[in-house]
Amino acid sequence: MNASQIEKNVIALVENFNKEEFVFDLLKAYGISKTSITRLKKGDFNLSKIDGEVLYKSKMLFKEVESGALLNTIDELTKDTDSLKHNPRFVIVTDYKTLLAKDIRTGLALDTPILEIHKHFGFFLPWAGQEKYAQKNENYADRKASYKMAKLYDILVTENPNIYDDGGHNLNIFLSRLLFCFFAEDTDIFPIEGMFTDTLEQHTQKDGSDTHTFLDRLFKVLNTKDNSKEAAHFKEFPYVNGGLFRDTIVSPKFTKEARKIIVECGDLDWSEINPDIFGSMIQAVVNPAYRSGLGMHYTSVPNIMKVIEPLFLNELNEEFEKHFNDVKKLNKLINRIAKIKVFDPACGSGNFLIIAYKQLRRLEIKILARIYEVNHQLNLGFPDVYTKIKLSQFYGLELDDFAHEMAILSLWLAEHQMNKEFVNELHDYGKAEDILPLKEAGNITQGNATRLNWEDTCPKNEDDEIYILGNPPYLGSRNQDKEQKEDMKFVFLKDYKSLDYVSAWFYKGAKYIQGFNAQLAFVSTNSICQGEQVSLTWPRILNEKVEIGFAHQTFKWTNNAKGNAGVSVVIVGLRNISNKQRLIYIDSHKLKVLNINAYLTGGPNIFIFKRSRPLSNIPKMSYGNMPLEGGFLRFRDDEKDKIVKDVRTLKYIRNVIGGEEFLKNINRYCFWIDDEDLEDAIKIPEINVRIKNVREFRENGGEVARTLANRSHQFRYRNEPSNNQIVIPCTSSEGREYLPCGYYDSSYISLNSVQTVYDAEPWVFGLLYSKMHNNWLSAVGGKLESRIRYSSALCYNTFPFPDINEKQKEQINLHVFEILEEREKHPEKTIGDLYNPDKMPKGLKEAHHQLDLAIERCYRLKPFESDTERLEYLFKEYEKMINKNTLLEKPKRTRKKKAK
DNA sequence: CATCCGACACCGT
DNA sequence: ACGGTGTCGGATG
Repeated sequence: MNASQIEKNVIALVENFNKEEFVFDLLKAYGISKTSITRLKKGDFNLSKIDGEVLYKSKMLFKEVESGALLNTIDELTKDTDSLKHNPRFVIVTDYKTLLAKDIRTGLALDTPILEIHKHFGFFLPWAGQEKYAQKNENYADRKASYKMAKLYDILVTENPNIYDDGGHNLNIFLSRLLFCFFAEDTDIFPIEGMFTDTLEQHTQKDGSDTHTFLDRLFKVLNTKDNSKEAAHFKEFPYVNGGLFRDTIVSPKFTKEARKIIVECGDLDWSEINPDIFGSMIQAVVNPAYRSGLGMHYTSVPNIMKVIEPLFLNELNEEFEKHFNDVKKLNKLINRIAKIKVFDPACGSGNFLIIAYKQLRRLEIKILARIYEVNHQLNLGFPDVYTKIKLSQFYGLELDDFAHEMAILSLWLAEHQMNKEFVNELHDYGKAEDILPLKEAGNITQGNATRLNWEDTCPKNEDDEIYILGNPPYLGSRNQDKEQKEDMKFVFLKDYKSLDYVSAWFYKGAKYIQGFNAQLAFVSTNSICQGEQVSLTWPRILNEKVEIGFAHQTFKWTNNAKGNAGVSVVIVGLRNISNKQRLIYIDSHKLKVLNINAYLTGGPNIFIFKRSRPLSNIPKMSYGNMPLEGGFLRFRDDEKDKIVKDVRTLKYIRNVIGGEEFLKNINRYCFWIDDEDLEDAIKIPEINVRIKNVREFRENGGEVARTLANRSHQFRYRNEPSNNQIVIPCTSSEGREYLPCGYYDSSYISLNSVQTVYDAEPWVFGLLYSKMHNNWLSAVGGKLESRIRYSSALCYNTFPFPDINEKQKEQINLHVFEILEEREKHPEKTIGDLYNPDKMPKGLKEAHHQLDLAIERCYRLKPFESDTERLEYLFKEYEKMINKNTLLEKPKRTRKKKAK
């Protein structure tokens, strides 16, 4: 069934609205078969046993509720894990006046009068298998406009070579004004529709020669209160002011082509523009580095909601429902909302601020409508009402000058849109002041958030209620430039060199909210809550007397931009230490916990620090050999065939084993040349050329590489076992139940994509393969996005393992042989395939299970019942061992320090 | 010397 | 375009 047919169906449903049949009619409208619906009605498809509830597998969870309980109910239902087991795509509640729905997959929410549901028919299209229908078209207008603006921008820059002499500020303001005019003429901010474009077209030369003088003059007119003496075609333009047209700038020169494009821009329908998204897109126009992605770093609305809702919106909504019948309290709530400050210290073109603004305005509308309803029932009058929410409650800080201009502009546009909505929704009494002349703007400052004192941007006054939010830049320690490193030094003073750039925002934010009625939540790379970053970053933040109030565990960054940023993110909410509930969001589920630690799990605050030696009595783990040779000393089968045609090469060829080679069963080789053989080896042309290539590569490389240029016939490191070696891939899929490890003989050279234990007894292999260890490394190890990242310092050297006797070791050895035997039964399968969770052979699974039991018996006799229990036990053991260890090591350490 | 990391990188479909 | 899944080299301790 196509979308337009569905729309017709939904319209028909509304026209013949039938309370009893509503939910079934709705499903029918989306093409769910009659028989399914009959069985659903009869009850054998309805998985819910509660009266008034319909739970339809993978489709929806529906509930009819009393007025006033809507929000609470949907909130409860969306975290009802029993129902969510059946994967309902939507949760729907209604009192048959209003309908609330939530898309569990995307997190999008719908709030509509039930008789207007046809206007939102697209929301439920996933039922009809039309997944991204709504999304695909979502930003069509924004994109079209952005592309046109990009064209205009390009031509203006080419024609005005000196345009960047002032750093581009003049041009930024110019573009911002132009955008305002396009928007204003299409949304009745200007008195006559299309008057900007029409006037420009009629009163400028076709060759573009006087377009800039026209615009200069028009901008002056827009900044003048009394234009009665102006020429007739300018007279009609209103006074805009608001700072937007205050300063005199010089418009760039136009060509014939440029004039044509500006007219084409004007002919687009700008009323469709979403200020929240458009700003980010248009920002990409002036930032060529982002051009191809067209706003790839803007935060999508669902993701912004993930920040805003737990930070303040949910609580305000609860207040509203709590005082649903109490006009006095409702008025109080409006006054509270009108005082809230929202501050984004990395606001870009303002999309968090705009969404926050819109959401607060919508809540105000809802409250006012309710107040009216109550007063109406009491036959009380209701005077005209204006919004109390002001743009000046919104604060932003942004480094990029153009983005900061866009943020100011977009907030005005959002205000205009919300004023319209306000008047529409509260049709009899909601009033809005004229948008012109523009009054106060958002408090958006241009500057470096790491350097500036945030209280200068967003002052803290007594009785203020402040929410800090945003999506600050992420940059791993090795990707920061010199200036950013200096920023980090400025913020942290010391031990800043390995921190992610985003941590500066958390740190400054924590200091800002400390002891004040303020909270914060940022979207951040998930890296800062994994691996070494946790113990480097969080102790100093959580020392600021703040706690993690809520958190979203890792989800993949997506928006509708073309080139999505490749990163996985978390959301971390910080607040002053309190007794309030703490929530962890995992996908669409909510989890109430007693504490949220820096790994964003519900355990106690624990920090696992890197160690260079094992905590337990287990052999040393080494890194594989890093080649650092640009790939010139290594080759695969196809190349090998050619190389060995010269039999002299055979002497210098060795097998290599890296992560991918191990997991995907790939043969790979390298030249392995001892110093004393070098003279002979370079007589072979193939080898000689490769060594030269390595030298060139290293000479052009970084500091370390350059020091290695003189031994370009060798890898950077040259470690080998005497007999055998265990290899563990440094990076591997998180989908497997066990992190695969391999046993290789000494003919193999390990690569730095594996960790190795040289000449280890089999029980070490068993220990690495155990569920205990796998649980540990998933909890405390680093990740690549969500991939498992095995490192000796975090996973192996920190692992608490009891001292075991020879008999126990022998026991474990047997289980290890069992596993190796099982693996050998499937020579056609790669290790990666063998450990694919869906395809793991039964025998192998059983062998692993037996090993797990043997390993766990080393810890205690009572078997472990769950992974949670295993982890809890391990953390306790870890603390015990660390305490014992520090007691023993203390004297040594002090001496060492003195020696320095 | 010895790393853990990446607003990633790349492959296969 | 997108899900699936791991390289490689270096600034830093």
